[in-house]
Amino acid sequence: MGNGRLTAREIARLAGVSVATVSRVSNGTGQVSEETRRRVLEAIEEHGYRPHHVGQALAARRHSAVGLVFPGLSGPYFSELIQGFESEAVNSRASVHILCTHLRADSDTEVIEMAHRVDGLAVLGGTLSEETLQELAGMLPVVVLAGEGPPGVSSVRVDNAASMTALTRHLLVDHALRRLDFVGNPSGSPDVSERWAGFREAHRQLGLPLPRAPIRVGLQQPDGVFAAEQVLRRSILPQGIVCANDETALGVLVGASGHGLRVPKDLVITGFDDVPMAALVTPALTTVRQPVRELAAQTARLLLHLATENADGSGSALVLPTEVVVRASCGCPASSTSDPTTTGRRPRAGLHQAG
Amino acid sequence: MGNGRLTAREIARLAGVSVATVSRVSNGTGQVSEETRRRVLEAIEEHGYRPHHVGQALAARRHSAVGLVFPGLSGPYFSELIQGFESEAVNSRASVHILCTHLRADSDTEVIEMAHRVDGLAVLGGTLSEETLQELAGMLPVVVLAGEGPPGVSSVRVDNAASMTALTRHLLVDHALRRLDFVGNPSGSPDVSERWAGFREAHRQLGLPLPRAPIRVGLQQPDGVFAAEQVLRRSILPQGIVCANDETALGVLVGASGHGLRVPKDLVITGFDDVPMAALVTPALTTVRQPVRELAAQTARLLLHLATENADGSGSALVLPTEVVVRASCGCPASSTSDPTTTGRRPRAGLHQAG
DNA sequence: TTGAAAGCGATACCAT
DNA sequence: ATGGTATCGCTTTCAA
Repeated sequence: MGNGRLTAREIARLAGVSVATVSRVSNGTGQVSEETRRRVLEAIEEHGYRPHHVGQALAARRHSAVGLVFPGLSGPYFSELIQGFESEAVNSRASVHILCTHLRADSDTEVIEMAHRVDGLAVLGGTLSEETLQELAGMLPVVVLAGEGPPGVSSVRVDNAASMTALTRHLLVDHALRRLDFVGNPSGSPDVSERWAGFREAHRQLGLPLPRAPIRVGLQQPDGVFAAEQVLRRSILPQGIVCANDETALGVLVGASGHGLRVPKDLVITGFDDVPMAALVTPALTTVRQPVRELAAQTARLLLHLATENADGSGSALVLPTEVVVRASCGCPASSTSDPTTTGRRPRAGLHQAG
Repeated sequence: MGNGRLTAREIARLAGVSVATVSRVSNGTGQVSEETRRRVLEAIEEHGYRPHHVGQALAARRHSAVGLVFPGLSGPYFSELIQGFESEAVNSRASVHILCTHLRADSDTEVIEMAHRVDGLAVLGGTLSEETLQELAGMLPVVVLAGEGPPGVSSVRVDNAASMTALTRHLLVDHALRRLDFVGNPSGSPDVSERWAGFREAHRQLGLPLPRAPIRVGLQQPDGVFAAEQVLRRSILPQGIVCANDETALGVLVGASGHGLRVPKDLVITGFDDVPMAALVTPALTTVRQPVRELAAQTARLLLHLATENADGSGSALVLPTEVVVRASCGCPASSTSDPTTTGRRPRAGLHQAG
């Protein structure tokens, strides 16, 4: 194990200069004569010197790292989130620490611990208590991702409610459906809570009786299968199932098909997210497109800005637009442009619903 | 922004002791009188002092952090991997840095950069070149996850080939199927490569003609849909499609069903991984169970061991067992124990195939 | 243009 | 039992 990491001092000795000059050369700061710079660079190249990050961090009193805190669920949504965040951070030469709270109550300690190792913290909405968020915000820049933080804490989220209201109205008005059930746990995350609110709002706007209580399940595909079984056991079957996200919708679709139901003839199903599979299943899923990757990237960008500029971005709230994507699972005729990749990524059809 | 992080020196002043004593108290090392300890602890509590991690790292010449490098794909597999790794690392009070290479060729620089910020590096098989791995291994402990590293580099992986051979034999012998196609890109990752090898090995063992070239697609569900379309356009249809993982298998299932094929009557489909959805689709997916979370946890454990003990674990290779899980998509009768959760997690039926 | 030296925050050795 | 101090690796004044 070649642990012979060499230090600036050694490079300095080898190049016959002082450590200060080595620092200047390796950072491109200050004035160094061409001749000296060449000598130092030579030594650096030859021995593969790279400044030790901890030394730099200590001197600069900054970590060049940001943290991402999330509950730790599976699925395309979280993978996209992590990747969007990571790629933006790497662009700014900051490294990314991750922490999965697993929704344990005692995760606060770990988060505080992490706060001591990074310059800024992105926290997924619904992961931490308001108090913990407040405490963190007192220590370092914090941005809430997909949710609203307490006052004074910045957030980046999407416009969940408006699109969900539009989607629900589409079902209630254009398809004249009644008896819609909502699948998802509103107390599980701000996203779901807002979607549930948008769902009810549509009923309210149209003067229709408010929907039944939501079917409170998780956000993964198996949860959707489970939800379908619950719904289909009920005495009064719904005409449509509005799901909190695409994954559960895909699960509901599997469950409903497994029970011999025809979608959308016997049952209408809608999702939220527009994951790649949404366009590829049969029938293709009517859903709401939200820019997950962009959401995460904007969060990283804002966080890095707050961390480096030491700017006071307190309470800035960025809301990204969402867009209803009408496909076949709501009862609309299948789109003519059946190229799955095109349809999947940039739907032509759709109530354009930019927020 | 209460950036008034206080230092050991300030606590020392407040408690009327030296920094050395503060260090002793906060670490529980050395001898401190009960009275002094109480005074120091009081000051620490009152001001919420926590030793600055960078200072500690510099003094201890260690980061208490490990890195995880992976290509950055979506899906349950990667989420499980990250979570398994993270939870084990957190248990050992090490934080986790992640790096998604996005399979870019120039990611080497970023990996080397990361190597300077952590005590050890876990690299997903197929993510980095042998040369880069060698270079890294010369700098710090490295463990290859789901793949074999170059000589001298430890690895943790599963027994891909044996189970894939067993599964393929099940199709060829027990179901007397011929004309099997393989979906997956063997040059994409060591996992797929080994599964492809196991697939061919079964043919060889039985003296059957070797299978057609694999349908080289990615590992995500949409790739499976795409693969299905490719296969179904061919003049000679296969009797069965053996997929490199469950996600593509689920995609193939969607694609095949969309084209009106009945699985398993018209076409047999198998997967690999035993993700939760595998047991829940109709027909339930015959697959191979691999302990992804455990794989990641063992990797973290080994890595932390190498990093802390400074042990020479060069070339230790841990291979976790896999297990064929027979369900309905291969043509076997649907399992009697139809409780999806039970069937999904701990299948009763199955050619037990521990490596 | 360059070097000497003072930190940055914590640890650990060596005195006392 | 406690305190002074060198040290970790780097950056950044301040002088020369």
